[in-house]
Amino acid sequence: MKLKDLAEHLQLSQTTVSRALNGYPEVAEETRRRIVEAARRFGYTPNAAARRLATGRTGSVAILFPAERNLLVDPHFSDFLAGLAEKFGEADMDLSLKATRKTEELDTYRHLATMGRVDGFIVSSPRSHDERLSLLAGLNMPFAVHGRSQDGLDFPYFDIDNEGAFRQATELLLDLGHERIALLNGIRELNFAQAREEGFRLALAGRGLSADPELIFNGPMVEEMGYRQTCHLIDRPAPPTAVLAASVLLAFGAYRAARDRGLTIGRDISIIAHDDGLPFLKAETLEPPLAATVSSIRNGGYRLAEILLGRIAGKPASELQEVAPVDLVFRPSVGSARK
Amino acid sequence: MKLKDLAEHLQLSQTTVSRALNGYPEVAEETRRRIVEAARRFGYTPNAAARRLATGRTGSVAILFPAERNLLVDPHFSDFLAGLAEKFGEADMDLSLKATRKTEELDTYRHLATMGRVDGFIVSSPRSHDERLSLLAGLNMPFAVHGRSQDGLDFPYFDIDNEGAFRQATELLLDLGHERIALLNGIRELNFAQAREEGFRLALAGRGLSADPELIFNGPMVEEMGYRQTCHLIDRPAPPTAVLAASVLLAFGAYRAARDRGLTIGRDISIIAHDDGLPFLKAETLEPPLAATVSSIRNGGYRLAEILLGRIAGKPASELQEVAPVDLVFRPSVGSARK
DNA sequence: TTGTATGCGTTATCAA
DNA sequence: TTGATAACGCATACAA
Repeated sequence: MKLKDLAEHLQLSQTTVSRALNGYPEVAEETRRRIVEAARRFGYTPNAAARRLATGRTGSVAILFPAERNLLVDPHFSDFLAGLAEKFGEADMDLSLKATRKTEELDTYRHLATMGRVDGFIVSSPRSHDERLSLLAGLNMPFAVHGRSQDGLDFPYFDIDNEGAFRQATELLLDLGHERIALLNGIRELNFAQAREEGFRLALAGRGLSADPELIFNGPMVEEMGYRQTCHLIDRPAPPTAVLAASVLLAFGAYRAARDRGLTIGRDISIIAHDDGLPFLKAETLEPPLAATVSSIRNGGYRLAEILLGRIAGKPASELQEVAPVDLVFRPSVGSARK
Repeated sequence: MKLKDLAEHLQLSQTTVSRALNGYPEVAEETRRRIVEAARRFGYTPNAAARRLATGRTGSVAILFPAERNLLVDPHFSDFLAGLAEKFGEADMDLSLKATRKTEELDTYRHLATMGRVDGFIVSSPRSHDERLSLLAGLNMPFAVHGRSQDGLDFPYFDIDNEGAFRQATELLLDLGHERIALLNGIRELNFAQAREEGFRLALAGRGLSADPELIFNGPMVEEMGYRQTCHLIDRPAPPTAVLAASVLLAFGAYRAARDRGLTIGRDISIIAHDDGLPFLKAETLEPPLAATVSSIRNGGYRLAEILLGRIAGKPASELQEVAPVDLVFRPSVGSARK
C-alpha cells in the first residue's frame, strides 16, 4: 500500500494525506483523524527510499572502524557502540557499521558522503591530530567526535574531563603520601591518553614533582598489559607505591600482578583506575574494591548520538560540545604510602 | 554533479551514461571509455537514494540485538559482527546495527521490512524454536541465520557442526579413560547449546554411558561462570575427571578454578573446549595449551554475509545452507584419566 | 549502439 | 484547509 492508494481510498489528495501523517499543522483535526485511522488500519508505512529522495535525508549515520586491529573486541568500543545504537534506535535512525582498512579509511568517508548514503558520521578514538576531522569538515558533512583533538577545529563532540580526572586521582595519591606513582595509559597517539598524562603531570607539578618517564606506560588497555607492566614495575629496584590505570581492565591485570608478587593491595601497593562502567567488570566488586574515577562510556555513546542528531538538525557546533565531569570514588584499593 | 549534468557535458543521453557506468554490455567500448573517464574526472557518484528508489534495492542489511542483555559485550558476538562488517563492506553494503527491546523485537523487524529500509536480515543466536524465523519467512524478506533451529523451516544459514564437534571431543575423553565428564554449556534455549549437549550425550551413549545431569551446566559463556561452576564440580564428593567447555572463556575460568584447588591440568583434571577463535584469548597460548575443537566465528560471520548476499541475489535457500566441519586439536590440557 | 519517455513513492511549492 | 504539480536522481522498457 502506498500513499497514492491511501489517498484515493480516502478521496483526498496525496498532499493532504502526507501532511496529516507527518504532523503538519494546516490539516483539519477531523481530516487528520480519518487519515491516521485509515493509515493504521491498512498498515501503511511510507517507503524509505522515496522519502529519502524527496527530503534529501537518509535517516542513517555511519561509524567506521579499522578492519585490521579488530576494534570490536575492545569492550570499551563495544559498550560505546551499544550506547549509540540505543539512541539512534530511539530516533529511528540507522546506525551503519563499516569495517575499513586503514589505507582506505578516508576514501570510505568520501565515498559514503558523496553518494549521499549517510546524514552524518560518528568519529571515535580521535588522535591529537586527526586528518579525518578536517576531511569531514571539508566535505561539509555533519559529524560528532567521541573526544577532542588538538587541531583547533570547531566541531561537535562529547568528551569526559580526562585531564581533570587524572589530576584528581593523582592528587589523591599524593595526599596519601605517594611520590613514586606509575601511570598505565592507553596508546600514545590517542588524544584522551595525552589528556590523561597531562592531568597526571599537572598534579605532580603542583607538588613540585615531575613524572618519571620510566613509570609511564602506553599500550592497549587489556588485562594482559596491566599484568605485564605491573610485574615489571614491582620488580624494579625502587618500585612505585601506587599505580594509576587508564582502565579497569588494566587495573585488573595490576591486581593479578600484585597478588603474584605477594603484595597486599591498598597496603603494600595502591591501585586506582578510570572506570568506563564496563558491565562485566565492576570496580566495586573487585577484591579489594577498586578506587576509580567513573564515567559510563555507554552513556557517552548515547549522548554523542544526541549530539550528532542535533548537528544533523542544524544546530551550531558551539552548542554541541560537552565535557562531562568525572567523579572520584574512594575505595580500599588505595591507602597511605608505606614508609 | 548528477547523471544529467554528466550526460549533457558528454553530449550523450542519461541512459547511455548510466549503462556505461553500470557495466551493461551494449555500450561501444570507445563510448564507455569516454564516459568512465569523465565520471572519474568530475568525481561523479550516483546518488544512493535515487538509485534505491529506482531499483527497489536498498543496499543495506540489518542485524538486531537485544538492548537489555548487552550482547555487544559478548566477544563471540562482536567477533561475529566483525566478520559480517568485513564482507558487507567488500560488497559495499551497509550493515545496520539495531538495539531493540525484547518486547519490540518482532515489531522492529516488521517496521524495517515494510518501510523497505533493508534488503535483508542477519539473524543470530536462534533458539530451537524461534518466532523470528517464521515472521521473516512470512514477510517474504531475505534473511540468513547464524545457526539452525528445529522449526522445520527451510532457510539460508551458516552453522558449524556443533553436535559432531562435541561428540568428537567427548569421545577423545572417553578414549583416555574418562567416565565422569562435566559439560559447561551455553544458555539452554539456544539451539547450538542443545546440539552440543546432544553430541555429548551421543558419545556417552556410544559407550553405554549416560550423562549425569548434575555434571551439566548451562549459562552465559564468561570466565566467571567457568570458574564458579568448575569450583563447584571439583568440590563434589566424586568430582569429574574431565571438563568439556563450550567456549575458551569458560575453559579459562575452569583453569583458574583448577589452579585454586591445586590441581594440575592435564593430569589431575582434563579440560577441553570449543574454540571460536577469539583474537585476544588463544587456546594454544594458555598454560598448558588447551585442547579444542576449532572454528573461527569471525569467519562464520563473513560466510554468513556471503550467504545473505546470495539470498538477496535470488538464490534458493537450498543452495545457501552450510555446515562447517570442526577440527579437533589435541593439546596437553587433556590426559588419561587418573586411576 | 544510442536515445526517449516513464516510473519509482515521497515531499515541497504554489495556487486555489 | 486542501489540491495539482513539480521536483528528487536514477534505472529501464521500448523505440529508433
